[in-house]
Amino acid sequence: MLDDRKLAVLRAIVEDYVSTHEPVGSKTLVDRHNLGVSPATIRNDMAVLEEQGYIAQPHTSAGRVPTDKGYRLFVDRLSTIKPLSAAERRAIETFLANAYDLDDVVSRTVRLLAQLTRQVAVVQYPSLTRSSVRHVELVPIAAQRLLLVVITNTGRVEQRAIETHEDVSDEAIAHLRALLNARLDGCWLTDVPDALADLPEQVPVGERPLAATVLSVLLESLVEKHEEKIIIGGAANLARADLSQSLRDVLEALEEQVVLMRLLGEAENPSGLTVRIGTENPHEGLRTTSVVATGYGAGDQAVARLGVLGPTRMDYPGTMGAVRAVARYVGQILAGS
Amino acid sequence: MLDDRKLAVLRAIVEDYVSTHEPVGSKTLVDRHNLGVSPATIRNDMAVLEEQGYIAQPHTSAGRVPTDKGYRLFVDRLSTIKPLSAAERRAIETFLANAYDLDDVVSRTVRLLAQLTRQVAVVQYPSLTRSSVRHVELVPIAAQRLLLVVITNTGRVEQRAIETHEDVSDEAIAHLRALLNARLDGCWLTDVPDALADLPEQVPVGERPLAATVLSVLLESLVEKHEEKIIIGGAANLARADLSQSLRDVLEALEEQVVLMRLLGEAENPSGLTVRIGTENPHEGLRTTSVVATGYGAGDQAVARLGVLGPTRMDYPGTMGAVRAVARYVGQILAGS
DNA sequence: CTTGGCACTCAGAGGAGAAGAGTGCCAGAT
DNA sequence: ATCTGGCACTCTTCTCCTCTGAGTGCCAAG
Repeated sequence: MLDDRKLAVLRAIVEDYVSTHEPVGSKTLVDRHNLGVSPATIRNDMAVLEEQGYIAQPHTSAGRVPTDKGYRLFVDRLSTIKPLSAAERRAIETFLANAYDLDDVVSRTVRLLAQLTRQVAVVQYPSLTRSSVRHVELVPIAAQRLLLVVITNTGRVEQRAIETHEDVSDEAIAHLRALLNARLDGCWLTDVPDALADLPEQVPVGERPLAATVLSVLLESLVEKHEEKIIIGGAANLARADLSQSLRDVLEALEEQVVLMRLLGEAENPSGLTVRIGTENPHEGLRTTSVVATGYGAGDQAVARLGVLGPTRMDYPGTMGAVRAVARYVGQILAGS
Repeated sequence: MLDDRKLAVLRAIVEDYVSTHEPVGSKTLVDRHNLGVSPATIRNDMAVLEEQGYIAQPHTSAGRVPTDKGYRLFVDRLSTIKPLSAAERRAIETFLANAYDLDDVVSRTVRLLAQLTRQVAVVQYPSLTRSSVRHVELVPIAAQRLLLVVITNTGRVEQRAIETHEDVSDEAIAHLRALLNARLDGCWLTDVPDALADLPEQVPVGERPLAATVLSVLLESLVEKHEEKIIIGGAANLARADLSQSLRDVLEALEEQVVLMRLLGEAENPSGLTVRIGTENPHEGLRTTSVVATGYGAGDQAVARLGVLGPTRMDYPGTMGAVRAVARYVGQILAGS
């Protein structure tokens, strides 16, 4: 249906359009790439490509521009992910290795991605739902006031204040703390409710109100509210991308956590690269942008996702390479710490 | 030097320009405000105002536009802060009251400010340097690994992992924890170094390496690294403000923590409103924007700052009212929790 | 000090024309 | 069958022009 040369033409159009930002015509195409045929031939090929919906003309007497469908074909069949240079890899490695806690890892990652791709970077905090409990701490911080701290194996620390509404003895707290740790150490967060279902019955009657309160806060903060935190960076790169019209829509979309979540996407292939092009995106205001995302995590278990967002007219091979590389290194850092 | 009517004219120019976004001429001015004199008179006044640098013409045959100096005079002498409506105040109150931890308070505040002013909101996390210690906790989370948690009176929780490089007994930890709490409870963070100067000598010889390690981490995380965290919101409002040219510069500036810090400013009058207009800003890319900021904190002690950033052509009275009101309510929430 | 009148300036809108890029198609060459 | 050169055609875009109107500055009179 599409012979090799037509595919080559499509590839050339995408590459040229990405680098020049201007509709590309048959003549400039043969000038820049040595396709070995004349402009007229290319024109015939282009007519076919247009008929099939891979390219389009902004107006009659202009060159061609890839459509979303064209980019899709390009990404799926005509391009290979471009590995980073050794220098870039070293830079990533040392930059991330200097992070000293989870917040810092994430914030460095987002800056790194934005700089590397010169686009908007989006990084999701390591999810709680796929983490396990490393330690639970219960600390009195004032009369009738406790602090509950949960540390996960992904380095995330979750804390919540608890009002007890009655004085609580230090022994009761110590007892409960020991009990919680015994039950939860190494436990997947998703299994916490089951592991603690019978907790109230396991404590002396006098401590039951306390246990109940702590339990409800614990479940609420870890399970129900699995508020997936996301941060973005490099928004200034949007201005460079002259999306002009829709810039405002894009900025608005980027401020909504929910939209961002959906953007990064429930990965079909959890740890593989996902590319969403233009209208494939789930959000209205992002019809002219593409998202390149992937999962990352300690070891091979993906615990969260990260990616970049840019104009559909982006350098897909390079972007994909950068996203993949950053995800790998972050994974290593998380596994190591 | 400037009589009452000239001031009235300046005020009218500022108000009209802010609401219409267009240079204002002498005729439209007398039409809209009843100044009781003819356009020709106004023109004479305008000529004087222009000579003194309060207004300017974009080009010869256009109306006048306030200069930074003009806005400055307007803010200082010609306007009064506009209080919020009762409905708005109620909305703020309930919205903030539903926050359940410090992160949530801050994130709600930033959204609130952005929505209320329809500009970019900037909120600094309650600073550590002006807080006092409420509780210190030391928790073993693995062999040779401790977690140090410090809770401050502003609700901020700071945590750091500590590598001990040797096994440590539970008694040693408990001892150190008790000692730290005894020494630091209620202590201003800035006084922590003094309060702990002689710590190593106060513990048994066997525990000194541990004490030294913990001490260094503690000092580092609380004092030296007083990394002032800042979050922003409502960036989409920038697109509405058609700063066109400089939009990219502004977005870039907003991504640099350091710039943001300087923006919020070392307040001359710590808890009062600060207004920085156009070129008064310390940053290159923000020549066409103004910043309205104020301190906030639990009680009357300002612990951090918040504010908004928008085009110099902004509604100063309204913005100042909103910023002041939000700062007050946040202060109340912090004091109450 | 204020006012009406008047000449002057200049940005911006609108239109006409020329230039140029690129296309589609056709007939001939390979 | 496929490719190629030629050619007419279509639009956008740039430039140049004029015209309009808002707004000014100045002046002489109230």
